[in-house]
Amino acid sequence: MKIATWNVNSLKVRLPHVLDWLAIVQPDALCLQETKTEDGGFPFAALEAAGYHALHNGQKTYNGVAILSRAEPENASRDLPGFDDPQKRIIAATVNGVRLVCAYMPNGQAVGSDKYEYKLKWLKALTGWLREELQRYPRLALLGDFNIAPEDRDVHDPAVWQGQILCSEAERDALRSMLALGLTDAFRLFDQPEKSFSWWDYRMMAFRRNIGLRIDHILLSQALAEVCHACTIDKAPRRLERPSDHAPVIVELVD
DNA sequence: ATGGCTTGAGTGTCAAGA
Repeated sequence: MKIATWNVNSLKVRLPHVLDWLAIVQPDALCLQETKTEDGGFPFAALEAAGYHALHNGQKTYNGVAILSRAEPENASRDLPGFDDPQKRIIAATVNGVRLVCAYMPNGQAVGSDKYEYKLKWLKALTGWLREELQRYPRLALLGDFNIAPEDRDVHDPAVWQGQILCSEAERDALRSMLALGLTDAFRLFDQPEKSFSWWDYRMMAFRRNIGLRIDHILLSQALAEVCHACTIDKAPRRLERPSDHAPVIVELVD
């Protein structure tokens, strides 16, 4: 089973890239972030024609998450229970017996800002909910744009980013709390090239210079980590005309 | 490397991203 995550930075703009990518990579499921549309603007028909079911939790202009899957998704859920929030950042469903949690975690803007406080509260709420979800669904994968670079090796220039948003200790602590639930960063199960990143700024020719961060992740429960045999970042779509600033991350699980 | 893009909203120019 092949499952993936991709922050597309507007699904309306990126639909051709997504359809091409689905045809090439043939994932069993793809989690999307930043669809930036309500259901009315979501391309259900085009995705169905491509052979994918789609679940969407969207809103106008910002955020929005979706799960695409070849098999029919079951037991869909949206948002964080008990966390009152108009921002659409979570959708979950079971596909082929694997619980997929698709998350677009808050950016936080700047350490110490109101948005940073919201980010930390949101991460805490997610962690509490995940603890329960893991009881219900031992075969669970958390996929998405975490907006956290876990370690200095996930940052092109750690000195520049030291203590900054996406790299601050409180954010990294929040990620470690998630891992402490029994989740594993699939990317680090395997040897990887140095300076592997999943996001590059649109400015300053950052992609060509590989000035990036690894902030898109797939975390696996123990039952899934045991059967994971690959995790890769696919940089190919980032080279296209009008790309998303993020690249897809893919894991392969033995059936 | 403090924005040199990109998007959505909406028609002039801003908010937000990371």
